[in-house]
Amino acid sequence: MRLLLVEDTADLAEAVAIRLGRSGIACDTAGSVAEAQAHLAVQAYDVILLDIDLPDGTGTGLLRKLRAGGLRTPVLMLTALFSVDDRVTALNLGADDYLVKPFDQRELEARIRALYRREQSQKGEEIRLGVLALDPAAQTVTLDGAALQMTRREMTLLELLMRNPGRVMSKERLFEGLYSFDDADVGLNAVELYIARLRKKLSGSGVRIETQRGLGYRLDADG
Amino acid sequence: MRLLLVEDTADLAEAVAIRLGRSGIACDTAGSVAEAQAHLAVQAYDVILLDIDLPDGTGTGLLRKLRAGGLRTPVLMLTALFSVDDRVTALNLGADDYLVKPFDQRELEARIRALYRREQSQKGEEIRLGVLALDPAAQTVTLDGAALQMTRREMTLLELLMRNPGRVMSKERLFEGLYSFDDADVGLNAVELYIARLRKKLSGSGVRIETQRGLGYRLDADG
DNA sequence: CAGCCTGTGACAGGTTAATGACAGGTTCAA
DNA sequence: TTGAACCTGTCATTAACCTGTCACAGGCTG
Repeated sequence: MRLLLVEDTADLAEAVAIRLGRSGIACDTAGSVAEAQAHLAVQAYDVILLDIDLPDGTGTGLLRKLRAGGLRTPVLMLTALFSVDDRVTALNLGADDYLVKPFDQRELEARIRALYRREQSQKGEEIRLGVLALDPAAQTVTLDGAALQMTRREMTLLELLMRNPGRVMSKERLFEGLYSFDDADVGLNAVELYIARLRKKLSGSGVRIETQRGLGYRLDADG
Repeated sequence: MRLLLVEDTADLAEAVAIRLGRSGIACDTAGSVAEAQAHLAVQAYDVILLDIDLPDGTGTGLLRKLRAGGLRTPVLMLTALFSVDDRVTALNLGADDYLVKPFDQRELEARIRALYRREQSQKGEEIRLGVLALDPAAQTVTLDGAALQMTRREMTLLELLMRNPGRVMSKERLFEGLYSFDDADVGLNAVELYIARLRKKLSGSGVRIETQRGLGYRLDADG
């Protein structure tokens, strides 16, 4: 899951990001409306955490703009003071949930997962390609019924590829799906590495990852 | 199993929660419709116990809303006075069962387990995996006929795993089934601990718990 | 043929999980 | 009420292994 945290209190933002990161949620942070928009222009997110008080505007203002622009990503509002009016406004503008500071980290995480679950539950279950099947809910990959052992990163990469079979995925695109901005120091070579590891595990599966030199990779079924 | 108890009589709620907790059912309580909705927005439950008389509305009203919203979780209605009309209304609204106060705690628990079992669509009482069998009603585990001694938490964890054999269950997911909000201070490490204890008891049983580093745990039968 | 892109083995570092020891709490019986 | 047995969860230590970098080989492109 990839999440954008818009919050100008650096301490709080960092604490939340670390905590969520530990739970396997890739978390990018923005300290202002402008920064948030910059991130949103470049990166797709599964959930957005939005503080109301921001140095260069309000979270509600940003939310209105985003919804007006057709963005449907679930938004969870955060704020120190939440009057009934604020709350009604926020929900009317298209916020999906809200949380009053100070909040319990565990509750925050639970709500994030609830939003994510709701979003994901609309998506289908198993992804198949030939005899290869990936079940995102069960986090399992089977090859003709036999289980394949995958690590977290391998699973994420394979899911990305299987959701776009036959289509060329650029190395940068795959990288974005695998890493958050905090992992900015990770080299693009890491993608190549995981492609290699996946190929090894998929060898003889009737599914192969083709290299499109200079363009990216494409997942194909034999035949 | 994770359960939501919606009941405004604090004494009763606490008594039931403690009793159920002792049986390995993680029980959150809500004293009002609003509180119940807050919990439901955040946490998935296996069963809901719903009192009819609540300070800010009625249980039937809440039930109607929940069903209208597409929630299919089994609901057991509780009430002091249950006229035939109430009963018919409740069942028509999508309640799965009802119980008239004062009720026997054992009967309550039996009905909860019945609803849960039905939800899990387990035909027989028993869940089997290889030579390992778990009887949720009797709360017993047998290995090739020989009884295995399990503690409350071990039993709950094993049941969670046995109901999802071959699926990777994240540590967080297991934690949710094992602990209620009241146990918020318990560390995730506790799950690891019980996995270790289960493994010890299951050694040589032909059933093993595989670790998927970074993803969770998976119960598998040898072979 | 030169230059760049990609593949891959090996390795170091860091994170995650396993586990033994321990303390507090609960249960149960006397 | 006391004590014993046992269940629970924390902590700290150790082990496992996932991750990503590096380096170099090989191949594609122009």
